[in-house]
Amino acid sequence: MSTEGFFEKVYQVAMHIPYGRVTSYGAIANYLGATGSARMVGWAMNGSGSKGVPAHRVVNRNGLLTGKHHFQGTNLMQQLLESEGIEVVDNKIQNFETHFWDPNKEL
DNA sequence: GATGTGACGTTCA
DNA sequence: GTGAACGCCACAT
Repeated sequence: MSTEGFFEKVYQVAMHIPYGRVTSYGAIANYLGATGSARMVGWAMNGSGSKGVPAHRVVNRNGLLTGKHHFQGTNLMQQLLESEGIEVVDNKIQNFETHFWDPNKEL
């Protein structure tokens, strides 16, 4: 527990996101006990690429692909979400609540 | 040891 | 209803 960094927890949760589902930074932060510090969850994603974490399934509370800039700087993030059956328009997830996955609830 | 930063979230004006 | 500012905690320098 304590030996593992906060990032490792974020990676684990993010990797547990089921296919075709998405979650928010705040939801993960809340699951880790860092409620209100959703900023670090996104920051933790800085190393997500090294962990193989599907960061594209993690979006902000509005279902907006805020972090898409950190991928390849293109619509790759949106492309991946659409590939999973998630409707994305203008970097915004449609029916976000329908695709929302809460680690506290389902994990 | 202290300061700055950050892919958010919430609240106030 | 829209816009802006503040607060949060952990990691990096």
